[in-house]
Amino acid sequence: MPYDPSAFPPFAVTVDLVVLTVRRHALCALVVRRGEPPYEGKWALPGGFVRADEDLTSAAARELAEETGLHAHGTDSGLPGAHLEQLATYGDPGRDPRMRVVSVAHLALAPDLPSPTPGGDARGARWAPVDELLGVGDLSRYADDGNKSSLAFDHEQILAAGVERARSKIEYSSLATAFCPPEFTVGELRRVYEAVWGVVLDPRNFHRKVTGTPGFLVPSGGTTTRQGGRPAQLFRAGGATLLNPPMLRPEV
Amino acid sequence: MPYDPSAFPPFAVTVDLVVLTVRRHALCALVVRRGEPPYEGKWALPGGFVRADEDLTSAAARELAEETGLHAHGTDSGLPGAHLEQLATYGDPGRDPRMRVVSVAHLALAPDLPSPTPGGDARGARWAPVDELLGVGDLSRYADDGNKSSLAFDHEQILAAGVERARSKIEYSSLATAFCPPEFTVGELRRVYEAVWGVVLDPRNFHRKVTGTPGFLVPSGGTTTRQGGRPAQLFRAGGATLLNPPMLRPEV
DNA sequence: TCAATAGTGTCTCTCAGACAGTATGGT
DNA sequence: ACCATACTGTCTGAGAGACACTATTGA
Repeated sequence: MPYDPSAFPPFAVTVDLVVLTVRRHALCALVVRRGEPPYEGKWALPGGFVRADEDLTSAAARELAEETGLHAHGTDSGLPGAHLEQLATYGDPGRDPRMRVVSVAHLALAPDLPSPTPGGDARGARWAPVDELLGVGDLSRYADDGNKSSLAFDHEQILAAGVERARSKIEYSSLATAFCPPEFTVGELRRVYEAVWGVVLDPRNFHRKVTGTPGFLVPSGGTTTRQGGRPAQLFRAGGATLLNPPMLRPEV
Repeated sequence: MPYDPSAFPPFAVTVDLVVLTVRRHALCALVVRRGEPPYEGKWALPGGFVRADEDLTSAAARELAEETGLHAHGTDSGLPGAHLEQLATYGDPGRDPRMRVVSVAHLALAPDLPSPTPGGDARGARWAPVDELLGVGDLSRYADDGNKSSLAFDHEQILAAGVERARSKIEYSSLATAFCPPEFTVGELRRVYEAVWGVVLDPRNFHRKVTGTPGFLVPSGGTTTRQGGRPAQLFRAGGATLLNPPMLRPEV
């Protein structure tokens, strides 16, 4: 088959975002309420069209900034940053009933934001616990329209992929620090791991592990007592991106 | 921004394939020679347009079958199978000088084929060692056209991503068996790891490790002497997909 | 004083790497 | 005989899990 650029089928290309954060000991994702059909009134992942002159990463970063006010790391600005990476691409015919849409899903990891959803447009937006969105152990959420999902389109599948990526990636990389503010304690970092994995970790072994892994954490000098109890040392993320040896997720 | 399906910019969507195999102790990728501009005469990854009624995985499986005669696992047929998974999506404006093309790259892992490139169309196709294509340690491959790559478009970047995915994935999954024929020996599996990672492994520790990992290998009963020396037991791939504990890549 | 969290030390078991030694085929 | 490869066993050191113990704050 010759490569004939004039005879291609028409596609729309969008980016969808799985934006994760840790709020009140739970892993949460950003969802927006749809204001028009199809799936009007349902919750969906934020996203939008890729513009004609824009690469995929830029489109995802732009959508992230529009929805949350966060800027992707690498985007130079004094604003709060988030980790952003490409996740996977979804392009089944019929995933959007209106036309053929190929969506390049991205994963963003953000620290807990002071205000729930600053910026963003007028649509309703909220942080929802992923366990709720993915219906963990919930068999009574079958809607009337036959869509068993609590999210529009194939967004539940995309969210599940993003959550699984985050869960596995904090094992062998220092990405868990992307959920933390610039300065954080070992205990706060442990609570991130516990929320993302849904487990409880031994504080003493965890402390030995993360402080002993070279390049993971660097002490910033200060201490804090915001958790109560003995004041804890404050750390920043170190330069290491890949952890060796990795953090081990229990009960595998 | 309202979601207006009638106002989308025009995109073409293609699939590109990183097809890897192990031949004569080297990790090799399938490349085809371009018969038309741009990059006429250069080597490129196989690929093609996604059809209007076809999902992305089907398009990749179709291209794989057209180019190699291999069928993706899951595609029911008596034909030789290969592992196929989505890799990443490349959509920079200008990556194709003719128009805006978004390419969903896929990774395929195949056993060494008896005939170099059965099936496929009339264009030249070959298995090339990835070290050669990626120009490891080669600074003299700067072409006249300013493209420092030995491959067309951004295919060197895509190939590098595919190779890195394969290298890391055989650590924690049983995917290395996708490079082997249905029955294989521990020594043949070890040579796969050595070729993909570019290292030498201790045969005794490797044997202990793979035979001790539950679900990785199941003995098929037979033995073979095709490598010379004492006859070796033949194995098939076991049911396990995730290896626990993982194989460890030396010199990390 | 007690409760809560931070941080250190110690023991044990698993497992990876190094490598000796035995088994069994081909030439 | 000799070589090549397959396979088994043993030692050692690194590190994870379990958990006792001490340190330092606020209520």
